[in-house]
Amino acid sequence: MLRIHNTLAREKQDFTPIRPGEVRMYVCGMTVYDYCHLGHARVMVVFDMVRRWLRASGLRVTYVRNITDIDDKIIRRAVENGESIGALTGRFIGYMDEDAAALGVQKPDHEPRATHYVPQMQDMIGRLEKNGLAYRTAEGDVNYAVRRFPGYGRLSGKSLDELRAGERVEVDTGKGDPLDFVLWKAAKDAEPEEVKWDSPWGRGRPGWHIECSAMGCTLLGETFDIHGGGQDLQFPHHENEIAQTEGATGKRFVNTWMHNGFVRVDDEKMSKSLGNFFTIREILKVFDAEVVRFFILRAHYRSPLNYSDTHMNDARLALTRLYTALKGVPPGAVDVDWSLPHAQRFKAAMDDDFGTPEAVAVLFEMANEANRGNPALAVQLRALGGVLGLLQRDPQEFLQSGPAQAGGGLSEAEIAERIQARLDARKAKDYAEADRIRKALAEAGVLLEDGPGGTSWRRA
RNA sequence: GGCGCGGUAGCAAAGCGGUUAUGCAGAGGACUGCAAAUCCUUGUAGGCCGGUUCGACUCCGGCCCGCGCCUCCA
Repeated sequence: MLRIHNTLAREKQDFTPIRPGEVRMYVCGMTVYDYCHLGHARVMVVFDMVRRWLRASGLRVTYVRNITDIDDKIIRRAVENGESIGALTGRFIGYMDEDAAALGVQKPDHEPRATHYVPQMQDMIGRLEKNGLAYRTAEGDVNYAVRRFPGYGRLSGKSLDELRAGERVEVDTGKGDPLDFVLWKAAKDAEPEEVKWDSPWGRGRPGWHIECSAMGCTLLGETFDIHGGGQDLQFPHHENEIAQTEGATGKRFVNTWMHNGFVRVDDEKMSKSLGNFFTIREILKVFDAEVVRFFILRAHYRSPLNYSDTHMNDARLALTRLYTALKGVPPGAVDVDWSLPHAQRFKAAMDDDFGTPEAVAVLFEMANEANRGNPALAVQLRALGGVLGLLQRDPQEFLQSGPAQAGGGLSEAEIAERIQARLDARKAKDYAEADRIRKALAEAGVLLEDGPGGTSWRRA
């Protein structure tokens, strides 16, 4: 039985899909005006893992991850760059797709873009207005009246008074309550025509929160199973999504809310506002993409994840051990044998709120047993790794791959040449020369391993 | 100020009321021409103070420290 930590309940709960055998899941994705950073990588990888595990559990999954392609920051950036919104967002969607693919993240079933769902958002705002939950301001905006929605604050565990809005931020005038948020923004003259839509409330554009409510309902129905995102979206974004959707439909919006922990740098949250973020592309110049995925998955999704070169290197070494155990395993996909004790422990770990750290620990125990002379276990190790989206490459390819600067610029042909020279020296019992060659290669980041089948090499 | 999360061995990171987590690093040994990889052996970790219990890292309370949210942010 799968158990999931539900933010709404603040505890792990048995997970029962609304429709038997089927899971509908929505995750808040990227705002596309810049490159994805490691924090985005974590969301993508974590929920990719969740989706894979649900599938491995025999469930049919419909996975939606939205793309926010209209908001203040996008407009500002496009104006700065002197390009259209569409050109800017299109470009960064392309980069995002590349990053996701590198990290082994499978395409969601739907990747709705906010700009394609404006009519649905308007429809929902209309319903909110009809239900007495929305009001117009003097500026022509439409706001949500938070005080009129009884459950407001349930997800973040705060009462309206506790939130004490205005303490850290100046309150917009025209709001009935400081926590009221905008559903529809009236167009401003300075804004590009591209961001102006006709509506019953005049020309304008949607507020940020409404897109997820509208797209979620359109693609997954008014009530669905899982909604996820980064911890920072819990309040106010997800709180507002609940208020909007339930305020419009009168039905429960989402059963299970999942929030992944932050990536940190030097024990501080990695964020755009702090400017201490690393983009995925930067990291991939130095570390293998699978190492990044492994680094993310070896921590629990709700824990903070501290990024540093040392930790990444640690992860790289650990993954190397796994791939080393896979050497000699014939290629080809193999089904997991769930009757195996290891597989059962893996499953128990995953069923307990996606316990990837423990599941990974099982992988290492399998590597150990495989190394002790149980090649069948190595085959299962790879199969189980595949459930997490890991260990599917040719071991030699992984072991010989490395950062561009590794290898001291030596090509594979040059390496092979030197290995042969060393073999000749060894044959002539000129061990001093053989060791000299090996040392030189080691200094270039290439390690040699003499085995029964000859000499193989890998990157340090 | 309000709300919430966490403090585990050199580093990273889990589960668990009593039995080896796991990985990296370290020490010793096997193997090897020497190495590497691998295997074997090896670490009396659980912020502090109380309480519950036959027994607590694991439950309860207090304290200290760190972090997050309360504002755009994954």
